[in-house]
Amino acid sequence: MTEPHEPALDRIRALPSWLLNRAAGRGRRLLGEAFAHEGLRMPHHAVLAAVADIGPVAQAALGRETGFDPKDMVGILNDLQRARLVTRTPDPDDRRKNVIALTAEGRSCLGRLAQLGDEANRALLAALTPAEREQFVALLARVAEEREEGPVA
Amino acid sequence: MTEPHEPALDRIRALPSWLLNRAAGRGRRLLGEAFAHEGLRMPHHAVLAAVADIGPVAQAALGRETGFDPKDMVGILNDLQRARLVTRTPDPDDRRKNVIALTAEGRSCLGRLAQLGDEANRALLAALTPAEREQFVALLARVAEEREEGPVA
DNA sequence: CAAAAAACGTTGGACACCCCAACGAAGATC
DNA sequence: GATCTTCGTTGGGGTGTCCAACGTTTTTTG
Repeated sequence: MTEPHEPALDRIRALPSWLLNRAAGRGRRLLGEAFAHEGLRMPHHAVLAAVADIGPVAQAALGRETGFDPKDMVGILNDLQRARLVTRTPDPDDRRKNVIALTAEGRSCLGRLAQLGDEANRALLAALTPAEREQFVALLARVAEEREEGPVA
Repeated sequence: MTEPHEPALDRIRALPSWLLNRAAGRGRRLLGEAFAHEGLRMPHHAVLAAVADIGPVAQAALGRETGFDPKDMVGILNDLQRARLVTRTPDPDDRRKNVIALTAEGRSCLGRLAQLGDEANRALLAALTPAEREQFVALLARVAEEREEGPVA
């Protein structure tokens, strides 16, 4: 016995946390390359999609919807505004707010981003069969949901 | 037709790349909290394990084994050395190299880290049944392997 | 054997994503 | 009218990943 518990690194490499980091990094790289054409990145895609979904909105609501920090939202919207994909105008009804609205270019860009994102995700899961992909995504979604502490009582 | 392609954000949130990012972030947080007791982080665990696996080794070989950048390896080893978990001595046979060796404290710490890591990973996959966990990890491992470009010829 | 090439550890810097604290301006509440 | 909250903004921190360059030492090569 006392079998050499040697492969400590292999054990780590088989850990879900390690694999998730690797896979996520791969996904980030693929998405990044795909979006590079538009000069945008993942957060831009999400925010642009959110603006498309919930019409003209204030930044704070946008942040609540997407989960981005207000600080980061500023930068993201600066980029989107500079690229003429959204407009940012003061809200006359509430002078604290900025009304973020999608432009025509923004809508078409969003379409391209969606397609690019889909392609990148197809490449990301290229190693799996369609059935496996479905299974994987379903399980992954449950892992990603962070419902802290379930039954405490 | 022209069915309201409204839920653009929901589509993004269902993307594997998005879910992977979320799940990986959750894993990083759990691992980070678990390892905080030892004052270490994920990379330290990996490098410590690699040193345990392939005996006294040079930093470069360690970097090749673990996939860490040489620049980052310096910092990681600085931390491990400061914590007396490894020793870093000049190699007499090759004065370019540093020989990294595990200390007794390093070995016991590695054992604790392994246990903490396992616990955190258990929490990470708490939402899945044992059978699902196995399936998930198997699929995830295939997604994480980044074998660029398969059959080109 | 001398010159060129490669590997070693180190430093400096960059990027992506995530999170927190504080501030002035403006609105809501009492 | 004073308090409290929300809004956008600025400043900062932290983790993980990656690249470029340098001086030193070893290896390869002409």
